[in-house]
Formats: sequence, structure tokens, C-alpha cells
Amino acid sequence: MNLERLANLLGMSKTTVSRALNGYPEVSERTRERVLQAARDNGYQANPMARSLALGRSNVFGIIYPLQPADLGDAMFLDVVAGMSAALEQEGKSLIIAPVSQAAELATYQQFVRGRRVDGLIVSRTQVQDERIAFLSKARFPFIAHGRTEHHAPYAWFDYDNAAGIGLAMQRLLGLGHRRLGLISAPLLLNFARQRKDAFVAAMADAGLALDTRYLIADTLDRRSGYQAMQQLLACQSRPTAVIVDNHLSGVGAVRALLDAGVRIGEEISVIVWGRMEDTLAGIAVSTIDQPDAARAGARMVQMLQALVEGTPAASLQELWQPALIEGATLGPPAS
Amino acid sequence: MNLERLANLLGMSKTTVSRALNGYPEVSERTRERVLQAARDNGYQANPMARSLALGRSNVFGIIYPLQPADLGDAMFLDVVAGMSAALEQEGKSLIIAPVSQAAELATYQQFVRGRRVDGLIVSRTQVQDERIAFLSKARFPFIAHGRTEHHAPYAWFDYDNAAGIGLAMQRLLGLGHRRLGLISAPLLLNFARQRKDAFVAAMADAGLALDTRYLIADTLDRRSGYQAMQQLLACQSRPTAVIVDNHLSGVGAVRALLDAGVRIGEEISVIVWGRMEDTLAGIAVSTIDQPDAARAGARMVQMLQALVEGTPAASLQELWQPALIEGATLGPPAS
DNA sequence: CTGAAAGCGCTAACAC
DNA sequence: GTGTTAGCGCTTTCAG
Repeated sequence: MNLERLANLLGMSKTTVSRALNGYPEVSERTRERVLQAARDNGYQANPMARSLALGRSNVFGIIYPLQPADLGDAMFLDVVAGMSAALEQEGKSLIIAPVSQAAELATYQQFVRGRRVDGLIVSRTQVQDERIAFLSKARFPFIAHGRTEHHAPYAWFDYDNAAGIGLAMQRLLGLGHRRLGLISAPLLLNFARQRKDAFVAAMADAGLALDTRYLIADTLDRRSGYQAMQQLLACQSRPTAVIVDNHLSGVGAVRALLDAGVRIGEEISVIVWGRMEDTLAGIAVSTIDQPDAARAGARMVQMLQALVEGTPAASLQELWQPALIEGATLGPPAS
Repeated sequence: MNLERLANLLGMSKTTVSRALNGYPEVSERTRERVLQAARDNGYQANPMARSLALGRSNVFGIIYPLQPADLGDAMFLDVVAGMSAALEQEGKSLIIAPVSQAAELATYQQFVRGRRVDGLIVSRTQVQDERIAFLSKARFPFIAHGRTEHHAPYAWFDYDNAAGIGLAMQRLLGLGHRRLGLISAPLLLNFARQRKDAFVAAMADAGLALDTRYLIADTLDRRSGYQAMQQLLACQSRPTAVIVDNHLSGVGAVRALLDAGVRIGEEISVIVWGRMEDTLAGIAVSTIDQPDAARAGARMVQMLQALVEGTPAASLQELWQPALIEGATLGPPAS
């Protein structure tokens, strides 16, 4: 069933039917009713291809998703995506995720831009230097960076305050009297990891504490590597008395490592993990730096993206949300 | 840059340029060269909307993905998806995942079918009674069921042999002398869970063993519920001496529960989990029923889907792969 | 081998 | 209020 057939069926012109369907005001109530009824009866739905072609936009937004890093597996990411699609559904728009091999990532961005297959993109997991953002900026294609990056021109982004989050954690740990602090980081190419580490280093300096580089471990982004990182810290001559883990998958591994090593968490070692912790950690309430409202954040991002598409300048679409420190049972004064 | 402009630039007609670009034979070599060169130079790429509209197909395949169940978080699923997109990339086609709220799932199927936004769909995580499959079948829309379902008419599906996998596990456990066997199942609405449980029950009967319903626990699909399920089994008067877990996320939780309870795995209790086990289980090699070649399976499924689109009858597109038992260090004869 | 023209299904000026 | 007509950018008869 297409517009023309539906129009003939009703004895009207395509125009009128189209107008009635799209809620234009200049159509009589009676006509509109009849059209809507007929559309329902015949299961009519506008062909999105044709519609997009005529309109120049698709009402579809996208995320290009390189498979491999285990972060579709990341529950936080899923919550955000859920928020996005729920928000879009309400407006009759939609979200698509294009899973691609890592090698094809940038090429896919180019395809999407040239082909205008979507009205805008969300760029997740930003890197310190991010060629995707450089590309989209240059192409003047609408996008929201989910996380900041180093880029001279203004661009639209949404992020949580990495420095503030680490600040909260450090303040608490230093307040408890810790002096030997460790940090387990994701790869430092990732912007959030970089910023969190910088904030850590800055806080140490502010506190007049020397940095022990043995306590700084990077490149952990999953359970296994988080587990190993904590083992490495435990093996140090004089262990750190408190450890911050900058991502929650590593956090699960790290806490697991403490449990398996029989370390009394919160007594021998204090731990704070960035990100909500998952189920089953033997019932331990891990202290976390939480990014509240993941779903709302997702909704906000698509809202920003739509504003961008409609012409709002990117410079005014930059939003920084505050994380919160949620105290669990993994904090205490240093042991010795 | 669009076709017309490119054609004008070259002083040719749109037709010729289109033909050259699409590899039609009736165009002279010299012309083709010039066209391809110009296309590259000007970064020309056909507008996919227009192309799809004219052609009646998009070369895009889809997966509609209800968010909530934590299975985008499922590493196995990701491996399969990776295989799919890699296979499609090679042919210049692509895969999209449409994440939707659970409430909107069926409506989205209808949209996709009516709008012909994709040439075909993969339906994952099939249920025993699956309305999505009923709908697609009736609408005669091309799809591959990833997992079987109860459906009278022939439909195209890809699956691993659930009965055979459980058979392997049971044979091994019974061979070791186990008589009190437990099964931790996903929700039995899911087809794989149903089939695996049926196979379990059948194997018990074949062995002349009575079924202890306390040992049958269902509705576990994540770490937490798997953990609880195992705790429940451990609390039984006379514990089972061997347990099969029918999905790997629950398996992680279940093994974790054993570790936390101080149960010696492989001695006090033997365990087999369906699905590859993740990292960090304190170095334990869990015995698994493995579905080998996830990526190849994904590739095969899109291949089947393309065949279907091109007219191969669904009845001849049904493929059953065999799982394998991979022995780890979690098996032994019953304790008592 | 190349081009003119029709058509995919829809929207949007521009009349009436 | 409603209809006519001209596109959106591409492919594909049908002529030459």
C-alpha cells in the first residue's frame, strides 16, 4: 500500500492524504478522520526511503560501533543507549547502531556522512585525539561527542566531570589519612582515562604527596586486566593503602583480586571504583564514583543532537554533569 | 556531489555514469576509467536513499534489539554480530541494530516490514512461541531465526543442537557415576532453555534416574540469578553432585557461588556450563559445552539471509551446528 | 556504446 | 480546503 493507492481509494489527491497524515492544519477535520481511518485499515505506512529522499532527513540517528573492545558489553553504555532510544521513540524517531569491524570504523563514518543515512551521530568513547571528531567537524555533520576530546573548534559534547569525580574520591581518601594511593586506569588514549589520571596526579601534588609510579597502572578495560592490575599492586614492596579504579569492569576484576587474595577490603586496602558496580561481588558494597541517571543522560544527548540538527550552534551544546561519591563498605583509614 | 553534477562535470549523461559506477558491461573501458577517477576525486558516493528507492532494496540487514535483558552484554552474541558485520562489509552491505524498548519490540518489527527499511532481519533469542516469527512469516518478510521455535510452516533458522549438547554433558556426568544431577536453566519461554531442559529430563529418564524437582531451577539469565540458583542447590538436604548450567552468564554466577561457599569444584560438585566462560574466575578452567566458531556462525547466518532474499526457499535454509564438550577442571566422580 | 525519459514514493510550492 | 506539478537522486527501459 502506498500513498497513491490510498489516495485513489479515498478519491482524493496524494497531497491531501499526505497533509492529513502529517498533521498539517489546513485540512478539514472530516477529511483527516477519513484518511487516518483508511490508513489504519489498510496498514499504510509511509515508505521511509521515499520520505527521507523528499525531506532531506530521515529522523534516524546513529551510533557507529566498532566491535571488539568489550563495551557493548558495558552495562552503563547499554543504559545510556536505552535512554536514547526511549526518548527517540516518543517522537517517532529512531536510533540505529551500526556494528563495524574496527578496521572499517572511519570508513563507515565517511559513508554515513556522504550518504546522509542518518541525521546525526553520537560518538562514544572519545579519545584524547579523536579522528572521528576531527572528520565530522570538518564535514560539518551533526554529532554529539559522548565524552570530550582535544579539539580546537567548538563542538557539541556531553560528559561527566572527570576531574570533579576524582576530586571527590581523593578528598575522601586523603581525609581518611591515606598517603600511598594507587590508580588503575583504562588506556590513556581514552579521554576519560586521561582526565581522571591528570586529576589524580594533580590531587596528589596539591596534597604535597610524591607520586609513586608503581602505583599507576594503565590499559585495563575489562575484568581480567583489572584483576591483574590489582594483583600487581598487591605485589608491591609497600602496597598502596587505597586504590581508585577508573572504570567499572576493571573494578570488578580488581575487587575480585582482593577477595581472592584474602585482603580485608576497607581495612587493609580501601577501594573506590568509577562506575556502578555489578551484581555478585560476594555482597560487598563497593564505594563508587557514580554517574547518576544514565538513561536520562542518553535522553539528554539525543535532545542535544536534535537541537544541533535544527541549527542550534554547537558551542552552546556542551553539558557537564556531576558524578557523586557513593560510599560503600570499602573505605577506612590506612592500616599501618 | 550527486550523480547529475558528476555527469555534467564529465560531459556525460547520468545513465552512463551510473552504468560505469555499477559495473555494467556495456560501457567502454575508457569511459569507465574516467568515471571512476572522477568519482574518487570528487568523493562521490551514491545516495543510499535514492538508490534504495529506485532499486527496491537497501543492502542493509537488521537486528531489532529489545534493551533490558542484559544480552547485548552477552559476549557470545557480540561475537556472532561481529561475524555478521564482517561478512557483510566484504560485500559492501551492512548490518544495523535497532535498539528498542521492550514494549516497542513488535511495533518495530511492523515498521521495518512495512517500511522495507532493511532487506531482511535476524531474529535472535527465539522463544518457544514466538510472535515475531509468526508475524514475519505471515508477512512473508525475509528473516533468519537465530534459534528455533515452535512454528508449523517452514522457516529459515540457524541453531546449535541443544539436545546433543546436553547429551554430551549428561553422558559424561553419568559416566562418572553421578546420580543426583541439577540443572540451572534460563527462562523456559526461551527455546534454547526449553530444549536443553527437555534433553536433560530425557537423559535422566533414559538412565533410569528419578527426577528431583528441587534440582531444577529456572529463570536465571545473569550472574546474580545464577549465583542465587547455585546457593539454592547448595542448601538442599542432599545436594546434587553435579550441576549443568544452561547459559554462561548464570554459569559465572554459579561458579562464583561455589567458590564463595568454599565448595571444592570437581570434587564435591562437578559443573558443566553451556557457553564459553569469561575471564577471571580465579583461574578455574570450567568445563563447558561450547558453541564453536561464533564469528563463522554469524557469517553463515547473513549468507543464509541473503540467499533467502534472493529466493532460496526457507525450507532449505535450516542449519544445525554441533556443540562440543570442552573438559576443564570441574569434573570428577561424585563425592560420597 | 551512449542518452532521453519514465518511475521508485513522497513532500512542498503554487495555483484554484 | 484541495489539487497540480515539480522535484529529492537514483536506476532502467527503450531508442539510437
